[in-house]
Amino acid sequence: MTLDRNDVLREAAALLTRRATASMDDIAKAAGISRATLHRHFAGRDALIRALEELGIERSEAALDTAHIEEGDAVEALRRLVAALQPVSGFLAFLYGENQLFEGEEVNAGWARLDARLTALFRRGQEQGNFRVDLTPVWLAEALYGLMASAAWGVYDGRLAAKDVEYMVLELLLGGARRGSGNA
Amino acid sequence: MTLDRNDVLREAAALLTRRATASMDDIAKAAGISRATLHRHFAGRDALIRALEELGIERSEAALDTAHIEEGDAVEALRRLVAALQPVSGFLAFLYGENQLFEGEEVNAGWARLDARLTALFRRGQEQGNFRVDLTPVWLAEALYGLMASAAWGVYDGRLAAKDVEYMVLELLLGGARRGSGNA
Amino acid sequence: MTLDRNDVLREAAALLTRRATASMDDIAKAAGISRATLHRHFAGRDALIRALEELGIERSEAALDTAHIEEGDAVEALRRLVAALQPVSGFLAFLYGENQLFEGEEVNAGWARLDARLTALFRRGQEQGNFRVDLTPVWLAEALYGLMASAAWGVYDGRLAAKDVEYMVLELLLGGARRGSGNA
Amino acid sequence: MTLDRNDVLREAAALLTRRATASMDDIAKAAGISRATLHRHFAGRDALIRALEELGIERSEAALDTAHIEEGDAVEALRRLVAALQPVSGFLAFLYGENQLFEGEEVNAGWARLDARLTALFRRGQEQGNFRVDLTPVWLAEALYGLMASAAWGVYDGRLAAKDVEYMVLELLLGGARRGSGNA
DNA sequence: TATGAATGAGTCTTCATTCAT
DNA sequence: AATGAATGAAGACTCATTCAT
Repeated sequence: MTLDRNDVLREAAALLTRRATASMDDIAKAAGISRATLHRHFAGRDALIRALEELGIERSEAALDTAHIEEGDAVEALRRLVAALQPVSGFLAFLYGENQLFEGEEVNAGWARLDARLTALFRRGQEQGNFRVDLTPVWLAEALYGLMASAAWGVYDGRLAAKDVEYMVLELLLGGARRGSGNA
Repeated sequence: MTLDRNDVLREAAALLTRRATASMDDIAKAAGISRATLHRHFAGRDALIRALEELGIERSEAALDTAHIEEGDAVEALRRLVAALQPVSGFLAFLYGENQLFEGEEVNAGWARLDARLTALFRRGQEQGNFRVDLTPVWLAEALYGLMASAAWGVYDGRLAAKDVEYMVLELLLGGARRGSGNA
Repeated sequence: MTLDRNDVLREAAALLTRRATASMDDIAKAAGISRATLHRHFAGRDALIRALEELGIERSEAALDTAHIEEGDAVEALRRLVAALQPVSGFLAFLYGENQLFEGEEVNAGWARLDARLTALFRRGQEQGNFRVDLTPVWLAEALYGLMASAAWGVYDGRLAAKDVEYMVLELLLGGARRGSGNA
Repeated sequence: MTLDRNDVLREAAALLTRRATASMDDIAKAAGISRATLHRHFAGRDALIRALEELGIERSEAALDTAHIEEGDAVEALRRLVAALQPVSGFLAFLYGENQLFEGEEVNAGWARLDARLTALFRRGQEQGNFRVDLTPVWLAEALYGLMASAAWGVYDGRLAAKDVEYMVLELLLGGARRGSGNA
């Protein structure tokens, strides 16, 4: 059984999300191949990281597309979005951890694109009168990432069932923890 | 002016939160001391990380104590808690991002203690009829960490003002994003 | 031409025997490989020293076997032994000088085995009436090591010819320096 | 209780004889003082080693003087010498270990002086007809060092009683291990 | 294509030494 | 005089990468 590029990336994301200092050797072992073979797949560590970012961005944008977040009621769009993002949450957690910027670094263009679309979704919701206006769209987008990442980590660590992620994230994000604010 | 152990830890946390791969040299420079002196304070990189975890846990527990989270109305207790945790949010972000958990009994016991108290808070809120019962206490505790960390990162990156953290986290956590679910 | 583990060990022994404080870099250079490769062969300095001990013990035991020290006249056995040990004397000198003994069971067991066989040889000689009984077998074994090491150092430093080692050690050990006590 | 320079040197010799790579910290601890104080006694590591050599040479030369090795029957002189050297055997073992020269290094002048006097003693014994001529004076001197060092190590390690050293070294050196070659 | 072996570059750690107290 | 604190220099070790097979 030969692993292809994307299989390797998935393993790498899973490992790097949990341990940012993992070595190429660790990654190779996690993927079940030798270090040298890992280097045949990716020119170097930087290239691997960049490929991870690209794949993560690509999958995430695909999820936004699938969910048609620019269309219809913003609340319904958010529902569709969380559902579509859930299978990508591993990559999303990696991207979110990666994108804590060090002073002077530039924001990844793809990430900025994602950010813009998400922020726009929440802004649209506010304009439609469906989302509170005292919580900024930027913060809501940040919170969406944070909750998706939290959920992904919770699943990794066995504190949360994968099947519950969608409901838990969406309900908390939309309605909060207080009684009477939920779906019901 | 001589930096003591905790001053060094504060600098280390600030740096490592933003860049998990920072070298011992980077950390020493950030703290304004030599690498050798850093090694005099902490036996090695692992020991430094361990000390960071311990200090973070200590500060977090102190915040839970200050907020008297075991007393009174759970919603009010949560308000006090978020306020008390906010100054510690830098440490929290580091600890939460640092998924490479050490095996040390003391540290794990500390995490478990924090977790138990937070989970108990949300459970109490459910029993008091103030918190939704369809979102598990474990998930709510996880979400609290995640949102605090997201907020801390947002502040580091300049996407969020420090003075807004408390309100943003608390309101989202309690009431969610949907209109009509908030404080008002 | 690729050096294998034992080639590296031989070079390391030759160097460390003469200069116990030689660095890993010195040893690597002496063996004609890079430091990194040296570390691939041996997990660290301790592991290298340990391997040296193990090889030295192995070679020494092989010499005792070759010399059949448990058989026949003890004096003749000692003659055969010194002859068989001479090619190993470089290792012996290193091992004997390296007083920082490691705790490893295997190594200690090896030393104890060597010691027991040598001591038994001298005891047998005493019982056969060929060796003096006022010099203890333990001391005679110790002296044999010491004289072999002295001879090896003398050869390294050019004070003694390699071809004379066997005769010098054996004659001194058997007959001492006083006239009339020798072979003749 | 304050240790003076020579007390420190004695501890240093005992430690360095057994472990050539001992650090200044190890030495300071063995002497029961702080590193900084050790540096007050000796300008640096090299100075410490040189002081050790000097003290060892001085004590050894004093022993040769006390034993009047240049006078009378060589066998009797050797007896007196071994007796006089025994209390210094710790230093002698250190010197012997230290003086395994690396290619290109110069022989310590004091050591050369010792060597010359010892070699002369054995040569005189040969000329007097008391020592065998088939064992070179250089080798006999080397063997004397080696046996003294062996005995010192044996005492350190508890394999040999200090009170037996003189007899064991002298009898082996003079008469060898073979029956009928000894004193009796 | 896949991999064990090799290594230059860089990080981690320790050492000998100095200095302020 | 003695020592805890600090550090530049040096040694030990690891990493990402290359290459021969």
